[in-house]
Parts: sequence; structure tokens; C-alpha cells
Amino acid sequence: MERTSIGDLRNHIDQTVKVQGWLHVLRDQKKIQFIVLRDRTGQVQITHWKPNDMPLAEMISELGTESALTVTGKVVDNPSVKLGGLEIQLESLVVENKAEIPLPFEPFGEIDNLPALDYRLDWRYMDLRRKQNLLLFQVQTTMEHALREFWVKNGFMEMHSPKLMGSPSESGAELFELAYFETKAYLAQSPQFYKQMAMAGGFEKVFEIGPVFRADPSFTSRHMTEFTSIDMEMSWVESEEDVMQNQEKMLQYAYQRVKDVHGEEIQEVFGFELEVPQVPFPRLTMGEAHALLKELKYEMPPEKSNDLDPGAERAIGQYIKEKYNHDFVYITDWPFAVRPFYHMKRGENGTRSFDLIAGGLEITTGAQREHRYDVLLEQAKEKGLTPEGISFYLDFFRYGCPPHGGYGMGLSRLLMVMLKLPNIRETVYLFRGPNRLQP
RNA sequence: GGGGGCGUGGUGUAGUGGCUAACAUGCGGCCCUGUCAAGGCCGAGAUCGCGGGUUCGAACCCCGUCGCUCCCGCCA
Repeated sequence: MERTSIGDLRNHIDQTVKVQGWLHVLRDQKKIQFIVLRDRTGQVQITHWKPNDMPLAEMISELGTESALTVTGKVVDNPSVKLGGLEIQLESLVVENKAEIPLPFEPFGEIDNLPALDYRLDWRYMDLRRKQNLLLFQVQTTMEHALREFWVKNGFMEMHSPKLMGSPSESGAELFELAYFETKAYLAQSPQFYKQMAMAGGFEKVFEIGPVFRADPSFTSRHMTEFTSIDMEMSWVESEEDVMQNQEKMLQYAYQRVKDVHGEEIQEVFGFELEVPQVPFPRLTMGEAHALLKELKYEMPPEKSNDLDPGAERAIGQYIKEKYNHDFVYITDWPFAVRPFYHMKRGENGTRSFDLIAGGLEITTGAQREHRYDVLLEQAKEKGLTPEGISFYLDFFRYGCPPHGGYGMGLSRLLMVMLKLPNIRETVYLFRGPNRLQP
């Protein structure tokens, strides 16, 4: 017999069906047992009149909640059943995998009794059964799908760059080093160089959604040592403005799709209405941002006069929310002093670069890149890099590389902001941090 | 790497110098009932992270240590 989804049972009244799922609740009475079975699509009450099969009844009585079961029975309409107005009259029950008793914690217990996040991460697969997490990863799937759809519609090609690198790139710090046969290798901290290579390679527009690795011992609610980066790079741009316009339209597209598909359930499970952002997003230059912070009485440490700290980002995000009712804001015109060497300069000290702040959290850095070999070489030297170490990269710009720009965006940070969750560790399938390599 | 906070039954909390360490949830047993957040009664389960110290007396105060957590730095 084919499996019927619990959410689809209404279409099977008076039929005998097979359902499979987890034992959600067992109400075991003297003459009758009520089993609430749960699958991804919903819950259903299964009724067993014990005298019909006492040995089966005794076996059911022993079952621990969350056991994985296959059940067959007849679906009957019954308006007095609060759970969907129908029930299944039990005919057979197979225990596919019993749940040990007791459970490490109650995934469906009262929210106030939910264990601390770290303990739930130890039992992540149990935690994932909660509807919040199920929805979270359904949203992620829908969102990623929408991003790819947007890009493909707009002529982008998907790429997969290597995560093993032969030499430290970019900063040289914060890299994981590993043994590689007779030599050493490094885990990629970004696909930056390789997506730029695709520009030199004539692909014109590319994107990649893939893992990156950062060896930062960061203990915050928004950092991971391994995370999924959403990267894009496009050629023939006139400035970073082209990149921002593409990104804001893409985010609007993705938000709209998520709202269309999951808006109701987000309202139900997370308790708010997902807002699709208006374009263009508000924009502030770094100068304007600092003027605003002064107005908001947010004190920046003097040594960060040309930068923003997380508190400043939160303050700006809150102001933009109150003033424009917008969750996103671009901060543009960052000083070269706080940007990597490959960002194109604007004037002597500025750059054609931007950050995207969402819900007060930095989720993107982007820029028009420096594509002129001589200028790039100078900028690398200015940052104290030895050209020999990155010669493979500098070579990309020797034989006709178009002007280009792009950005990197953290998938889990975006999800965290979208669903208003406080900690990135619960917006990623499995968290990796300085003290967390398992499960 | 720097700073703050927290560690009490399986889980979540209360208790901040003098109790047999409390409550909720879960677990076990019994009773009741076509139940549905089921209900009622009973029970098991914690040497209060670990080590040292102060005190007549420490879950509680002090020192150390470990773990977790948040913030800063760094970034996405």
C-alpha cells in the first residue's frame, strides 16, 4: 500500500490507508488507546479499541513517544475529534524504530522547558523535529531556490570553486591549515579570487552558494567557523551601484517568494508577518552614517572614526526601521583603510564598496573590484602583501579582464534576520564553532 | 585574544549563610474517563560543575579550575 501524507487524509475518508510518522502522544485508557501520529505534513489521531487485539494494545502501551511507526487503518470522518475532525481506526501497527525512554528532552513540551541551545545542539536531530526548525529549513530551501531562479533568469551562471587552496589568500590570517600529501593546503575563506577569475574567464555573471571556512575564535551569536556563503560577481559594471541594485531586487524577489509559499505558516509559528522589502533600499554613505550616529548620540571609539562597530550597525538599523520602516540599509563609500586591497578606490582614500545591514546585522560586503593590473598591484603593496604570494591571482588581470563587482552574503545570517531569530546556531543545520565539531 | 554573566533531579527553573533542597515537565505505578494541553492519587530521581578555603554551619561567601553563554575584537 502506498503511503498517505497525514495532511492529505481529508481526501481519503472511508478508505484504508497507510500512514508513517512519529508517535507524538499516546493517551492510553482502559478500553481504548489514542495515538497521535505526526509526519512533516501534520498530525492525526489513531484510535485503537483495545479488546480488538489485547496483545497489540499491550505492545502499544510500552511505546515511547517519538517512536517511528507505520500504521494502517480506515480513515473516518468524526467531527468530535478536535484534531482535524477525523481519525484512523487502527488495523495494523509496525514499530520501525522504537524511541528509548526517557527522551533526552521533550521537543514538543512547553517552550519554557526547552533545554538550552547548546544541549539541543548535542541532540540536534531531536531539535530539528520541532516545527520551528522544520519551517526554517523549508524557508531556506524556498529562498535558495528563488535566488537561483532570479540569477538564472538574469543570465548568471552557477559555479563551484575549490575549497582547497595552495596558498593563503586575502589577509593570510584566519585560515585553516591542513596536511596535503607532502605539503600544506588551506581551506578557502571565500570564493573571492575564483569568482573574479570567472570574470577574466569571460563568464560575465556568476554566482556560487557554498561553504567557506574562517579560523576565527569568535564567540558570538552570529559567527561560525564554517558557513554557507552566497556569492555573486558581475562584469561590465559602471560602479558598485549596479551590484547593489541587482542584490536588492534579488532579495525582494526571494522575500516575496518566501512570503507567498510560507507567509501564513511564518505568522503561525514565528508570530509575525514577513515584510517584503521595498526597493531601492535606503543608502547611507559612511560620512552620513557617522553624522547620523552623532545625532543618535552613539559614541564611536576614536580609533574607529572611519569604521562601524556592531553597536553602531544596530543603532543605524533601528533608526532606518523607525524612520523608513525598512529592515535593510546600504552603507557605502567605505575608507580604503578598512577594506581589502582588491576593492576599487574612489579618490585617494575611499572605495567603491558597500555593506548591507539587515535588522542591524551586517550580512553582506560588496564592491566594484579593481581590475587594472598596475593599480591592483600597487594596492596590494599598500596593504603590505607580497605580490609573489598572490601572483596566480594578479595574473587574472593581465590579458583583458572586464570591470566587475560583486558581493558575499551569509546564508544563515540572512535567514536569522528574515525569521528574527536571535542566534545563528539555530539557523544553520549543524553549527561549527571553535568548540563545536559534533555532531 | 580581552571583558561580563551563568552552572541545583533527565530537562527548565526557585532557593543567595542555619530544611528532610522546592516547583514545573518528563519517567514509573494505580484510579477514572471517546480522550484530545486529558484528569486524579502515589512514587523514583540532585552528595546543588569540580577542587580548595572562610565559618559552629556553605547550593549560598572567597580563591582556583572546567564548561556554557553573551559582548568586544574579526567578520558574513
